[in-house]
Amino acid sequence: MAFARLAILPTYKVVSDTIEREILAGRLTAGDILPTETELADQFGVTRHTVREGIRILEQSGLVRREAGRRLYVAEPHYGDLAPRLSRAMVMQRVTFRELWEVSMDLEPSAAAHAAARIDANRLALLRANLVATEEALAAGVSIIPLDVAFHILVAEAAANRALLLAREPVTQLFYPALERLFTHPKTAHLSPRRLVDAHHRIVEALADGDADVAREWMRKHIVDFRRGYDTAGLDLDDALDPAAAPPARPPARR
Amino acid sequence: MAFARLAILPTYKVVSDTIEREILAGRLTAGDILPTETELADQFGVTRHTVREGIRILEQSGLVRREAGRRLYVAEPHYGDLAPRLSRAMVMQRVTFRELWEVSMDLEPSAAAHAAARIDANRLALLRANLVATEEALAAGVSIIPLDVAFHILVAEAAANRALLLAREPVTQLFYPALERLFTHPKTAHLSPRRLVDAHHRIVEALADGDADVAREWMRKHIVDFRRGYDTAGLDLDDALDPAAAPPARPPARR
DNA sequence: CATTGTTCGTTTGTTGGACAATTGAAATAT
DNA sequence: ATATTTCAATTGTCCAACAAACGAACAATG
Repeated sequence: MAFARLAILPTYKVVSDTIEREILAGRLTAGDILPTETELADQFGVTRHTVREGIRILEQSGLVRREAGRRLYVAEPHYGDLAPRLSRAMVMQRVTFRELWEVSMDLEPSAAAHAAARIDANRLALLRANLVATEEALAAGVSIIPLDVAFHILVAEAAANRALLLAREPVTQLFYPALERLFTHPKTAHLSPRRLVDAHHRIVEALADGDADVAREWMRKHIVDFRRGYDTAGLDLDDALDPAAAPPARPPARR
Repeated sequence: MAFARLAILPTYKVVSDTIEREILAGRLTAGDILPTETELADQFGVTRHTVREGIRILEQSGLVRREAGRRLYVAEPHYGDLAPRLSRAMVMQRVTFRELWEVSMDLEPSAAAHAAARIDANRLALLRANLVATEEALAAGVSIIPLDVAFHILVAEAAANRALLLAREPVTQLFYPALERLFTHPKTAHLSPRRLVDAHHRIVEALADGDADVAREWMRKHIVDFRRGYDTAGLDLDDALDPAAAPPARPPARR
């Protein structure tokens, strides 16, 4: 007979797995304060340093959180915690604009359609405010890309689908910054962002009307335009993205 | 006037950020061996413990890897490393079957369509083998869900879009296991998985023919069927998923 | 009375040094 | 040349200590 390979894990990994299991099983729930590092070390029968290494792992998956120097508590992992890592993974794998565009073509129109059915007055107001701000940025001649990113996030959030939000987030983080290059590119200097803003207006109107089909269709045209701009600029769809596009991990809250 | 919050980071975080920056900037590339912990500690002017905590963070994002007890090297983060964490995040946020289904309705048909244009002979052979295995499982009366999951992954890989692959992976990891409940549910016992297998056959044929429209359409029907089954079983689309569905992080390679 | 300073116990962040276990490679024996 | 035995290098873990930051409670200040 033969024995299977023994799964020998370093102690710090066992520590993180053990705590993780308690959280996933629901015996520890969001907001619960964990024991202090010293207590954990005593309970597990290991050194505090080993516990600390385990904690570092848990923090990375967003299962626990600590606000600088304070006690550790259980948290619900938020997609925003994980999306930057995904974006970096894509950059390192030299994902192309075409790949991002294809996914956006699937998810963004769909998000708009769902949003039409589910949007509330509050978020609609935020979208209208975004339109105003975009018009102002346009008039002032500053970049509208950040506002464009915000627009698409608002629409996606209005779709009330967290799986969708999570799926599109890392794509968005790379997709829209890639457009910055577009609007500052010499060959597209003549291209007015007017068309982009008009599409946004149409989409918001459709959302306000609750018209899913129109919302979907305008979003589709809007995403198609991005690709068209890319072509017009003479950029190669199949070039890898600029590594500088990788978003920085946001600093932890510190209050 | 008001001052901005000071960005004071713990040393271990500075360590991980610094190494990360070198990797992202391309000054360290995949396969490079990092200095030993002691050397890093000397170079940074901190203790080895502090370096180790920083390393734990980098390992989690997949940027560096270490095979148990050996030197640290730079790695390309693979989506497989990150997807489980995303799945867990969704479970903890009590994502519903409806949300997963909506995203699948967007991504799976699209993946099939792209695959029709890009699939190679090798992967087509794998898909055919999957069909055979599924028929056998069906005849033997064992669960076909694992094979179903494998089928959809093969199709998605054939689409040659890593952003798509990354976006759908965490959804898939939860979606298909949820179907296990379906086929073992008393109310759907009469439902034959025959329909599922037929759809798979149609899709593979369409891929072999390079017919994107047919591939997309059959995949669409296939995903619609899942929802229909869910309704038939009398399960509530808007119930949170079973927490037990959260996939375990796979143990690290250890050779 | 609101703000500022003081003190104190608790907890995290970081350091130092130590050692067993494992690994990779060099040196030795067969 | 191949197998075996050292041996130095490196990781994983431990123990002990202290500085820094925080929370709270309370005194002092204007």
